[in-house]
Amino acid sequence: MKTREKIIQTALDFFNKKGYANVGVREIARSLGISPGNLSYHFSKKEDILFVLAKQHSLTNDQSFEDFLEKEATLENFLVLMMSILKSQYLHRGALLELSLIAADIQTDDRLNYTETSRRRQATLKNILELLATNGHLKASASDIQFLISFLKLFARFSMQEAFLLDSFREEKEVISYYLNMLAIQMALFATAKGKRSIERFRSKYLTE
Amino acid sequence: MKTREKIIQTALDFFNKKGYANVGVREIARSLGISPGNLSYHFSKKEDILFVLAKQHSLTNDQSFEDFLEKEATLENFLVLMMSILKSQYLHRGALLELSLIAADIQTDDRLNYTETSRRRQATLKNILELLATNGHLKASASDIQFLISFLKLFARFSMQEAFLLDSFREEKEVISYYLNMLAIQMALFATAKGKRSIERFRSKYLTE
DNA sequence: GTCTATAAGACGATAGAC
DNA sequence: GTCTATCGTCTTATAGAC
Repeated sequence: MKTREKIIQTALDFFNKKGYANVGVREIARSLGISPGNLSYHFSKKEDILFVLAKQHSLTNDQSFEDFLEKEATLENFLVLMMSILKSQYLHRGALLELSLIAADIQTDDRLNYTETSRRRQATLKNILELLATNGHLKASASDIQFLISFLKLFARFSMQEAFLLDSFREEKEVISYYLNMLAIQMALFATAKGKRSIERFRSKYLTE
Repeated sequence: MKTREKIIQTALDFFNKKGYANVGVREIARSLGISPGNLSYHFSKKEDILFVLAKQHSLTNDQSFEDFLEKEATLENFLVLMMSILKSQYLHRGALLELSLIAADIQTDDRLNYTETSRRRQATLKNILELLATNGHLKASASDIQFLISFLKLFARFSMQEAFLLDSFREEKEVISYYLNMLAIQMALFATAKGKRSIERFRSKYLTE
């Protein structure tokens, strides 16, 4: 693995374990057996590592959305999509948590076009929900869809942070199951009989112990 | 106002505006016209200011819960309770955001008994929802109530953070209305006809433009 | 690309005079 | 309670050898 890749990976490990603010660049360098100067060569600012990690997460999510759109628009596949997103959230939690704090800077920063990305995501989400409605999986009015979008935005952005905040000791699998179950219940409230069966298929595949 | 009080107030203003990590103790002192040493006399650690603010928020919430329990258990009053909580969240957002980050430390810290408080809150929430069910406002099974608790935990803890992160430009009133409307829709999904009327009363009193 | 060495500047925190 | 002065540590940046 290239040094640059190793820095990214090690930094994420430390951020997840100790929190961004409590990790020094010296510490990352020492743990890799390289000099701080060398780390500076690859990332002149500590914050730059953060943005690379956020970008990585964003690209992973793009891929998850693409994967969904290539398949049939069912609630089962939708839950698979959300599972991928939550897994990436979990993986990048130390970076995403910190990103919330420099929110003011983010919005005018061009390394991540943050507001544009979240606008795009919201439009994609709306398309997906409407697709699920036409496919007979959701019985949702326009205002129901608006509500679900509000819910999903909050859910996708913060559920892993809640897990990290309150129960940092829990295993990934346990955490993800908890939130996917919550999501399944919410979606079932707006699902048709066909949609409910699709949710049950997801449940039996991924949520059984 | 005493110096100590002025420090707390000014610190919160700065935290809300720039984020905890981007505010120095020197900056707070300068804006108050006192020396950094004097600020250190009142708060030996910057973190201590954070904990005072968090405690302030927690006590405000305690009061909101007490107020609710003295009134009739209706969905209208429940939404009023949540409105109070959201307002305090909004007021303390700069501090609460940062608190997420030192979560690991918090759990073993005795300045805030964090895990105990959240356990207590969850029990209170469960009681309230069960009260609403017996009062004929909610038609919710035991598992429905479990779901609502999961939702409300996430909602109460992170909705204001979402607002702060994505739309820091919006006014308090606008932000609160958006989330109260979202909450009203969620509760209506489990409400009886009587409960729905109670929600509508809340809506007409507080959510009209 | 990688290293050593080092300096600048900001920060939280502390010591001691008044 | 309030001040000035200072310490130690951190990020960031740069110069120059290999």
